[in-house]
Amino acid sequence: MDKHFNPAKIEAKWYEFWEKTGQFKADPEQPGEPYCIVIPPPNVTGILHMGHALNNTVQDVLARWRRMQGRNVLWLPGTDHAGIATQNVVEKALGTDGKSRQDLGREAFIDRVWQWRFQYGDTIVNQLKKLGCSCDWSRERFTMDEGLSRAVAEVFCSLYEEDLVYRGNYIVNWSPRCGTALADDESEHEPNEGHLWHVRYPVAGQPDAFVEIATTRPETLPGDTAVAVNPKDERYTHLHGKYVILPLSNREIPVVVDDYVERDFGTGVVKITPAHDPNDFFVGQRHDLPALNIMNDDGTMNEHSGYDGLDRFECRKKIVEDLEKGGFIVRVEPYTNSVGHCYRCDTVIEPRLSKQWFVRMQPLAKPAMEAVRSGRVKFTPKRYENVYFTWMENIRDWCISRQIWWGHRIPVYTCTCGHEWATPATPEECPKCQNSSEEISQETDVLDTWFSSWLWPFSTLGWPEKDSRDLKFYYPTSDLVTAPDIIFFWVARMIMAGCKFMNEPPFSNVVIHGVVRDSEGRKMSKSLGNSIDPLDIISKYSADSLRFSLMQITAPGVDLHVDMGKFEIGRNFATKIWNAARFMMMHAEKVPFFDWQDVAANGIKLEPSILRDDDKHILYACSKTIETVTSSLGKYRFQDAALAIYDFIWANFCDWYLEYAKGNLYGGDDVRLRQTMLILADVFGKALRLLHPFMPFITEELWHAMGFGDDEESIMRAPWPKPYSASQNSKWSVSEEIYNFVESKREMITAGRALRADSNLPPSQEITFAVNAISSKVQNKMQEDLEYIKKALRAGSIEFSSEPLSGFPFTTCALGAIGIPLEGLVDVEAEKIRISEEINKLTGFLKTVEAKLDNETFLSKAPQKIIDQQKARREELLADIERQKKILELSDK
RNA sequence: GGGGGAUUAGCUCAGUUGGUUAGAGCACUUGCUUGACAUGCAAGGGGUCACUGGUUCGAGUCCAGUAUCUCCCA
Repeated sequence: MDKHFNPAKIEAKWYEFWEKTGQFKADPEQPGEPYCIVIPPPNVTGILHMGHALNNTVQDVLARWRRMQGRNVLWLPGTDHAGIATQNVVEKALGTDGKSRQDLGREAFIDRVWQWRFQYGDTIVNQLKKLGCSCDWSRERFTMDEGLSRAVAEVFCSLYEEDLVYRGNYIVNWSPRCGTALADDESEHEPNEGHLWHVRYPVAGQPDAFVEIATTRPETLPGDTAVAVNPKDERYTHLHGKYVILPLSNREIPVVVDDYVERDFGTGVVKITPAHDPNDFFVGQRHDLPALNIMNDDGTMNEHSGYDGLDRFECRKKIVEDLEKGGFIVRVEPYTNSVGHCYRCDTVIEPRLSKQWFVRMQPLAKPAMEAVRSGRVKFTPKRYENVYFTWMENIRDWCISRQIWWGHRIPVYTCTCGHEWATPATPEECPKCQNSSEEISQETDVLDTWFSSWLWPFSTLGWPEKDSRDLKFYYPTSDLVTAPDIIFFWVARMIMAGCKFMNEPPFSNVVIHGVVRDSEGRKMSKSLGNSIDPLDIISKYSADSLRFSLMQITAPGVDLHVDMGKFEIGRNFATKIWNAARFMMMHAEKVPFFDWQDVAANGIKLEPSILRDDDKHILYACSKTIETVTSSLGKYRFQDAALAIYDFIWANFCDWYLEYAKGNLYGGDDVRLRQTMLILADVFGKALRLLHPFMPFITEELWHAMGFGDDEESIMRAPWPKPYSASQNSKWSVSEEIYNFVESKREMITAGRALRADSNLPPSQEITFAVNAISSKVQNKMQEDLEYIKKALRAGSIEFSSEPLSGFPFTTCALGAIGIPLEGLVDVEAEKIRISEEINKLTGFLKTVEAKLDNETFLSKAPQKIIDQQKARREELLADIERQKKILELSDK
């Protein structure tokens, strides 16, 4: 075996092995309680970024853990068709040939997108495999698949029948670049440094009278159909019922009175442009104002504007110029407001009046809220439930139509006879007048991609096929793992769809993890150039390192700050494990017929009479670690689980137990050698299994290399470790007491090492240590382990003394004092100062303890347990101080 | 403007129901070719837990306010 773990050699090998032997494949006919995760489908255009790496590592940890626990696990993968994004990619490619999608026509263009999908659409899927994801690829789904498309059509038609979808003239977020409407949450608000123009509108019939309005968007002025004031604003009471003259167009428009107007904003008079501002749209509805559309759908002005063909931002300049010429501009001030941007192409959103399809959300939201309120769906961390409720309570209808070609075309048909209906299948004739299909035309818009994603947890399992085995067995799914930014887009809507169409919410737990950021806390993005490519990390450090490092630094719902250095944690850990394994294998060779597989399968039988405290300590610590890792995973506390296993393997197993075990491994006593190997193998085998969900590749490699399992078996199907049983512990006299004793012994060894370092004695020099144990029992116990203690201290000998130590450097710890008795080694004066300082410190602590114990209310109100603790502490401190004082006296002699 | 979160060692973060002297990793200092590992071993320095009040016998932990940062919504 190499000195360093070489991941490149084994990752592909094991992934292929897992796939070939069907380890990921779920089967509802097999035993085990179902455990199902559906992947948040990445865009088919996507490439793996750190967010995906985190998201999918979390899912894989859960899937692998549950599989080892014996659950019947399905992790269902797939991608979504990302309507706008994918269409943009293909259009861009066409553009390099100087063509547009219109040149190709709808059908040919969609063919082109499918071609693209088959050629490039598996990129992210292959990258997920590199990460080690244990998805059941035989069930991979795509939102444009036949089955999922059927689900979309069924759902649309059923909502249509129930009057839960409707078509309406409505103000929507329009992306002029993408040429489509967007849902509210696809419009991202960003601060925009603009201006506030104060413009005078003459009052009709009153020469020289003006009102002054303030606007950030003068280009919409030709579309004004009113100005508005707040009813309570006394400055403008005289204008109620009057008309003003719109500059440039010279149209008369009314002054309306509406609560929406903020008196403190600008001048307290606002222009109302119902066709180009969402708020104005509602004002317009309330006051029955006409909506005058002055723009084309590509963001240029139209013939109603008086600036026909001019781009909206050019027009802004031109209108300001014209207003200035006409003397209408009063003043201009800089102003920063929040402006919506297209989440796909980042162009400024243009609110636009158009015919769109909507889903009525309120009836769907009610049961979905109830599902969370009743605890049938739980969020981790819980505070995200508030985010969910706030959004649900203020829910607005969902604009689901998109004016693009790539997506599920809305299954609504119109006959020349005027009849309109929705049906999942292409109609042969009009159900009303029996006209033939030539007379029937289908709606040209397609559906929002999220309209297919919200069905994901059941459409992927076979719905609307009612007797799908998968659906019956795996629905509702168990855990949904996602980032906080799509709680609205996706999670909330899935809950609504599940409640509506399955009568049951789609999952029990929503696990929200943080957003991956760079070391300065910025979101990773291509434009900032601060992205770290997970694939680079995998090739540089290994998939295991990437996974472990991410898990080790991720707290529930808290953002992660990532830099390259973080991945060394995982790499170094892998090397450490690798070497520990190498070491054990080397020694196992000395044991005749040593059977790793038997250890893993049947556990170990130990001879209690030769078990030592350090053996019992590692057995106890192993049980504790199993408990911690298991319970942490159950609470989605991945960091706690990762840290527990890291600390156990590195700090406990390698740093102390392996060092202790060397005595037995090199000692020449075959019985002891064999027993020590049994303990090493069992504990390490359990540790490998605990670690497997986090580091699947290296654990699989070692599982086989060491011989824990048959060639064709995988560690991922090995049972999840259990703590040693009560009867084993009692047989081996493993207890917390012995664990604590060994901890104290280690404390004393550390103190001894520190003394050596402080005294500048080279590690190679085998010096004598003196020990004054606090009791003869402790002394006896230490004598049992003397060889090991000597080795750990690199001591030539250890002298036990019944008298308190003095006259040379020493340290007091829980089991007694340890020192280095070398004449002339110590500067007596310096030592006296050190001891005095120690006494001062102890006295300080004693004071705080005594203050508590002297406090009547403390004694009457604090729990007895705490009081006893404090009393014990006082006794310890008093004894300690007494001892130190005695030493000080002795050194004075 | 409304809401959420954060503020603990130089850096990134733990600290679960309030209860000994607040932890880890990285970085730093010192020593070490220790019979698995220098991607390592051993030892060490470093914190008025953002600030101000309050509740409590007791506050990093609970409450209120202030400041700064951050996210979401409008």
